[in-house]
Amino acid sequence: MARPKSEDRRNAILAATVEIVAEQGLGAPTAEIASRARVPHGSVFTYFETKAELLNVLYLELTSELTNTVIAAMPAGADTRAQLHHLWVRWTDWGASNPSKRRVQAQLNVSDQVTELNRNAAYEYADPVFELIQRASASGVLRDAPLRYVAALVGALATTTMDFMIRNPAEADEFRKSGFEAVWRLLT
Amino acid sequence: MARPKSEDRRNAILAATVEIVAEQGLGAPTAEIASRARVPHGSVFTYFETKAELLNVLYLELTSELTNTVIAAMPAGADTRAQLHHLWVRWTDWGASNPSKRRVQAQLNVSDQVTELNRNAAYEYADPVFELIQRASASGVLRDAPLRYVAALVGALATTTMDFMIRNPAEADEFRKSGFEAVWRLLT
Amino acid sequence: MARPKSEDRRNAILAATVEIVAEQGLGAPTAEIASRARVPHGSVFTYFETKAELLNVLYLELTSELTNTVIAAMPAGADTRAQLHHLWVRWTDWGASNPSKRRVQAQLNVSDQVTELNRNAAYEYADPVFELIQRASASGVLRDAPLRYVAALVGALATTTMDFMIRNPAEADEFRKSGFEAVWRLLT
Amino acid sequence: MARPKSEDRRNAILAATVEIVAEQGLGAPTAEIASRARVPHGSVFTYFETKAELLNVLYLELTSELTNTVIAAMPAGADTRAQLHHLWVRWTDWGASNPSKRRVQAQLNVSDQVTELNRNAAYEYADPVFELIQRASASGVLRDAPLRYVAALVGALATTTMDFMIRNPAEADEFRKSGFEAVWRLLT
DNA sequence: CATGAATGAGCGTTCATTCAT
DNA sequence: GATGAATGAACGCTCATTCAT
Repeated sequence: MARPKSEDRRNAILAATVEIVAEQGLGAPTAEIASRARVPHGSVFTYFETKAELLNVLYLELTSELTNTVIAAMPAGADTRAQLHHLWVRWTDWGASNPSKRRVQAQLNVSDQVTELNRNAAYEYADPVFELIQRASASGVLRDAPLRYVAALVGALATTTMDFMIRNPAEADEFRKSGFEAVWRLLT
Repeated sequence: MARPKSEDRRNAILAATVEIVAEQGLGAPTAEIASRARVPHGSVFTYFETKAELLNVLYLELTSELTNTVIAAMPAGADTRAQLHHLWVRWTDWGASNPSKRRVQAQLNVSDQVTELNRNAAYEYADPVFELIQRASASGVLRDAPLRYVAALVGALATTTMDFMIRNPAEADEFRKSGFEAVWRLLT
Repeated sequence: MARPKSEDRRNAILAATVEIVAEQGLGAPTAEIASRARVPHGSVFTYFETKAELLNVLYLELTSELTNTVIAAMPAGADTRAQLHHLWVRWTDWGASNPSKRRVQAQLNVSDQVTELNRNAAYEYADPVFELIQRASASGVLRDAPLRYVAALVGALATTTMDFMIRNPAEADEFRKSGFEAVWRLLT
Repeated sequence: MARPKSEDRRNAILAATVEIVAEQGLGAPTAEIASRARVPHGSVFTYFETKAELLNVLYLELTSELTNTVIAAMPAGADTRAQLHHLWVRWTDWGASNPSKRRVQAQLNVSDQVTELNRNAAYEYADPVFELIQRASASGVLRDAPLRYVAALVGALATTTMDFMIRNPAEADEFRKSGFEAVWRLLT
């Protein structure tokens, strides 16, 4: 192979996209993304066929990063509450400490540029999270509701909490804590 | 009269904006909005100074319509649970029966075109809703959390529920019902 | 109507297209066409939806202009030879005195940007020319060949002749004359 | 050896160019040509300095192939009519059985990418053809017209005939035959 | 020489906004 | 005020050519 595609360049483009889209929304010009990534404009399109594809890859990257973060170091033997707490802390902290990624994720979640296919892929990848939520809600008020719905509710609480943590860093701990009480109560 | 312009045209533009933005996102061209409203392109700008203003007005219109809907016919003497149930049913039904408006609202909520000023105005207008939520949560797990946060959590559950109702019309009733159990549990 | 579209502007764009395409080929940038027409780039697209449409309109304009020219002042009562001579002189002179148009026509004739629909429309418009050619060839070698073919042969001789007239202005008369002898012989 | 590069690759590129240009016109991307030729994009430029050169080489290749075809197996002792008939059949058959090559040739003939130098070279290479045409027309209507012009007229009839043969394969024989009658008549 | 990523000027087209009618 | 043409900066994407590997 001549010059192999550089993983670094690819990542630089993705990272720049996060920054620029967080600042300017999904309408942000690819040229600006390129310049933030210190890469010629054309290179964006050697790594991603279209802007839409770039956004889709970013969506996948962001969701899988979040899923990985949330599951990493999960205390295997612990009880469900401890595990859910782990999940919650990791989840909200990821958002709180990555406000740009969080903003971008919020935009992508309502964008029709992200394909249904990729949304499903993200769901599947998040399977372990679903499994934990199922365990936690197995005997609660929502025991009969579809798991996807229950998980979506938990997700909604998580993103809401993150957003408050981001906007009020001084009280981040309290929000994280209150949030967990709320989720736990909701599920059980 | 302060506004010699036609109220009808203005409304036609707003209604068309809902449709077009629901279909194409916030990047939808004003020309297309005009044509959907059966109004000349230029008129959009005699009723709204800029596209951003149009979007802001729409944001306000949508949020106030929702607040009005949710409060209308509120059973004055009923107990808190009954009132919250009323709120919940109206809220989720509004979304379920106005999927375009719901979609647009979701877009506007993450758009930086909507000014902080207008977001606050919407909050203030929703005050009666806040008051009810406060009452409902007064002795629950979230009793010490900031009201805005609690309300945001409730809002997050509501929009999540709507979206499931929209996507699964056959099970809309179940989602509405499960959702209410969840909110009630979360608050109390 | 607000400001009506200006026929002048439209014609300026078409005329500029002839010049620029004659100089640079069909790949000529629309921006350059606009600037030659002393019109903003965007205006090209208020008069023609796409570059392809501009080219198609030009094709039609050129072919119909040629047909009109060729038929104008046709001596109605004259014999077939005189009429064909009239046709031939007009035809080749049109090309010889409009070398840019001739060049552009040559490009458009082999371009797949021109739709089959428009090619057929041009044929139909040229019907009177066909009729004359038919009369001329009615008892010649090609009496049994399809008229379209015969006409195409005549057209091929005409364009070839024009091109020699353009490239050798000093001998233009001779080429026109020899050409006519050739066509007459070919048809009769 | 003067050319250590692979003759095969070179030919593959030329053949691919014929196909792709026939399909997409002269604006066809070199990258696509390369991929059709199953050759890396860069190789196109090790075999041909620029796209323009590739096109010029192709022009020469096509014209010389045609000249060779037309002259091959020419019945040396036969009379002029028989020889011209041989020429005509070979010529039109070449086009009819190589529609892509014919299409590309048509494009190249009107393209300003092909240099005047190469056009002249093609003419010179076609000298034997000219010689035959001269003989055939020596005592006809065009006896005093410049040979180049006469030959161009014959060429125009040939390409027109080919195009009809290509578009109407069922009547190809008739067109070839009528065409010959026409040329013969025109020349003599 | 082979390969294919890198490059950036350039393209056709869009669009919010202005303004002549 | 109503209308829709005018405007030109901006956009996503392409592509011939170069050159690191």
